[in-house]
Parts: sequence; C-alpha cells; structure tokens
Amino acid sequence: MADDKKLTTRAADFSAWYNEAVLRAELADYSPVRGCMVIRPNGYGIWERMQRALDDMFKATGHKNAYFPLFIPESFLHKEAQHVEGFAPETAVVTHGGGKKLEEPLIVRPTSETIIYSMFAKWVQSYRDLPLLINQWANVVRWEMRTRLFLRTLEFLWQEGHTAHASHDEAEEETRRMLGVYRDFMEGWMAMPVITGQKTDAEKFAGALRTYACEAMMQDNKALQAGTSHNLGQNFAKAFDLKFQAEHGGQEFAWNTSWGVSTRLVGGLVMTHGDDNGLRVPPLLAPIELVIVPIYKTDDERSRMLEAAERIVQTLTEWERREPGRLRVHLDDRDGIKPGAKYYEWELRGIPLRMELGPRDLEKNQAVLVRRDTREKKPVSLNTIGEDVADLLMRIQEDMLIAARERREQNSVRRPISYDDFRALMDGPGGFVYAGWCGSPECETKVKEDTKATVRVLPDEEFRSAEPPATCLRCGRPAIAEAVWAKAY
RNA sequence: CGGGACGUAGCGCAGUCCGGUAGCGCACCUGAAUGGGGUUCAGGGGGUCGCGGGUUCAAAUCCCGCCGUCCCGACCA
Repeated sequence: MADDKKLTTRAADFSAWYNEAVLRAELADYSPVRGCMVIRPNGYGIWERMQRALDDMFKATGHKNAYFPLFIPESFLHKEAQHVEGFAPETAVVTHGGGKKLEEPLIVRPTSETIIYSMFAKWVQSYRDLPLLINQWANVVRWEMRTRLFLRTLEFLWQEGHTAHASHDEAEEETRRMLGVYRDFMEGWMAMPVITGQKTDAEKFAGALRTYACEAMMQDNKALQAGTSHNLGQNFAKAFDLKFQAEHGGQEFAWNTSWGVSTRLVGGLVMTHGDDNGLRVPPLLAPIELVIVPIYKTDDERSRMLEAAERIVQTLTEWERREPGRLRVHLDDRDGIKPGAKYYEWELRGIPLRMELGPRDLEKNQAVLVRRDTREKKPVSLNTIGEDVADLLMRIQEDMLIAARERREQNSVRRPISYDDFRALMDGPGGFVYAGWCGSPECETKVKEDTKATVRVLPDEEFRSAEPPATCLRCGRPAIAEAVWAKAY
C-alpha cells in the first residue's frame, strides 16, 4: 500500500500523526503494561542529550546530584495536607513485600518532596548549612486514567530539584532562577519557545506557595506545560521539622523550592517541530546531526564513494568546532536500499542535515547538503565542508526556534476579544489568548466548563501586551492580571 | 470508572453476518538486475486466529465468561 508509507497528516488528525511519528521514528513503543511505554534507543538518545545539557546547567548553578528511595512511607505523604490531597488519588501503593503484608504501605513516589525534606531535616542544623541545592534524576509513578506516549504515562523519567534556603526571598530567587534555566534550555537547545509566568491557585503544585511554569504551543495550538518551578514556602519544612539555627540565634523553618522537567519534553519536541514527513530534531539534541548517503551504480563507484565518505567522516569528526563537542556524523553504507528510501527514513527520524555524495559530486570536488527543516539543497566544496556543515547546523538550530516562535505568535490573540468570540475560537482552531482575569476561581472554572481552556500562566512582564487588558475575559469586571488562556495537554 | 471500537504472521488488515480445516499488503530471507527522492522480477520462511468454557460431525466464524489495547469523557509532568 502506497498509503502505508505516508504518515497521517497533521491537518487530518494531529493525534494520529503524533502517535505514528513517535512509533515509526522508533522513539518509543507500547509495552505489555497498561499506560507504560518503552523508550527506544532513538528516543532515549534525545533524552540523554537533554539530560546532559540540563545537568550541566544545574551544576553551573551550584546544584549537586543525589538519589533518594523509590518507596516512600505512606504516612510521609500525609504530613502536608494539600500535598496528600493532590497526589494520593494517583499513587501506586505497595502493600506486600517478600510474601508478607507490610506494617505500613509504601507509596511508589509520584514526586519526592516528602522523603527528601525528611532527609534535609537531618542534614540541616545551621544557617551555615544553607542553601542546600540538590537534584535527582529518577523515575516516578502517577496512576493516570488516560495515557499518551511521552506526554502522559504511568511511569515517567524526570529530574526533580529540591533546595532549602534561609529566607523566603532566597527561595523565591532560586525558583525564578531555575525557571530561567528551563527557559534557556527549551529555547536554546530544543528550539521550543516558551511563555513563562505564574500559575493560578487552581493550577499550582499541591503544597506550593507559588508555582511558575514554562508553557509552549504545540502545532495543534494547544499548550504544553513543559516545566514547573515551585516556591514551596515553609509548608514542607513545617511538615518535616526542617529547622535551622539562624545567624542571630533562634530556630527557623527553612524555605524550600522544587522544580522539574520530564521525558514529556520529548513529546513537546515532536509536536513543536515535526512535519508531515516525520520528526525534525534540532541539531543540538540530535543523536546524529549529519547523515551521509552515498550514491552509486557500479561496485567500483560504490567503493569510491564509500572511501571518499570515510575521508569526509574523518575530517568532520576531527574538526573541533562549537562548544558542545564534535560532530555526530553517520555514514549510511547499507547496500541494496536506494538513496530515495534512505532519504525518507532519515527524514522520518528528523536528522537535521543530510549529505548526498555521488560520482558527479566527486568529479566536482563537492557534496550536496540538504536541510531537514527547509529541505533546501546546497552543493558545497569538499575543501570547506567542515565550516559549511557547522554553519548550516547552527543556522538550522536558530531557524527552527524562529519558525516555532512565528507560528506561536500567528496563533496568539492579543486584541480585546468578546467571550463569544473566545468560545468560538476555542471551539475551532484554538491558540493562546491574552486576556484579562478578575482573579476569581469561579471565572476560571466557568471558562473551563464552557471551553476546556484554562489560564496557562499569568505571563511574566516581557510577554505581556503593550496595552494591558482592562477587564475580565468572562465577567467583564476589572482585571487584576493579564492571563494566557488556552486548551492544554 | 462511564461511552465507543478493536484483538487473525513482526506491522496494517480481509475473512466472522451465512460454521467446512487461514488469506492479502508491507516487512523479513535467497538470487539476479537496479541505484541522484519510497526499485523490479523470481523463489522462500513465518500464525495453538487474545484466554477459558460451551454448542456442533466440524468453530477465526455461533453462545457465555474473562483479559487486554486504542479512541472519546471526568483526573493530570
């Protein structure tokens, strides 16, 4: 079937397109366990590169990695009232071990605030022990009703940062700093533009004082919460007796923050950049940045092309270039598969740059470079191939961010909009709507009932409209803040 | 957990209404030709038809029960 070869188009069915793209690019596969997926090498390769970049950024901001248990005593979860209310309904609980019923059930961590702050309480005595800046790479389990590859699975991989500080202001500064780190990563590495801002009380983390988030727009105009950073105040410190002796005497509760991003980012990457031919992976995160496809007819030509290609691989991998390391290049020397078939395969996988090398090129001492993002072809001299490849990869990285940002802005509404028009918009194409909010949870709830849209964030200053909206989107009363309204994943 | 659909070869499906001993496409293996955008021909391997029970001379097909998956809702990184 010719149709088998093509993906469902994004326009026809975005959901189906996403599933097919993820499965066919072999990022992940369904597993025998309901709601749990297998992350395959192609997907894990992207996650590994994300991890490495983020980990470097965490280290650069003073954090250290540690590891805490998968199991959490059930009673721990109950020590913070809002926290248990938020997470208890979606926990997996271990009641038996070694064939015997446990005295106290163990929760499989849905997040690690409780067990981590119980340990912090042991380690912190004095203000001199603060700040304590810890990150953990781990898996967590949340018993979701409905799952989707990468976007929502029962088990997922993530990092969770947990810190303790001597004052509210220090904690707030840390919360904002890490939100900034996330934004830098999402835009700089993933080429995925985000809006940063504060969550409303309805959307904030269970147990937090304030939650900030990075929200990205997917190609179906829905919002993806890509990362969150929480100022936990003293809520957990009080629950776990995390106290320190202050500089001028007296015992005080510490101030905590926590922040996390997950393998959901891989899904975000797909839905931000993918097209009807498959994935488009930004160079910085691509496990392979450049694939070389040799073209030949005869055996003699084949060996000449492969020999030339090997030399190019040698040159390119030895060529020291931009900061994050050497070029990741792959020579596709498989025989018996036509070049066209190889092109489709590498395009499906989203490899950012392809080099075609045939007899006609070699005669002219050149190769043809093809960008995945624009599919633009360009012959380049073999004498300057290193510079050309590095330059193109850099441009692809930049152009992908620009294109994604333009798409987001084209699907954002920043003019005054009637509630009827808003409903029609959310019923149809969707998008981000910048509009006023009166601050009442009732209006939030009503809008959600009417349209499924919610306040994604109260945007930070740089994202706000020049002309601040004066009235609430729904009730028309004076607005206390500008809000980004959208349907979300 | 409610509504819908589905479970037959690695993948996608037909066959089920009307019972008769399993088929198509892709993928895979072998050979030859082909090779600058999904190559062609020839040959070949592979399935206790989700599981359990029942009806029948005979069950992928009819009946009962169970399990699982996907999609749509309520909950969510």
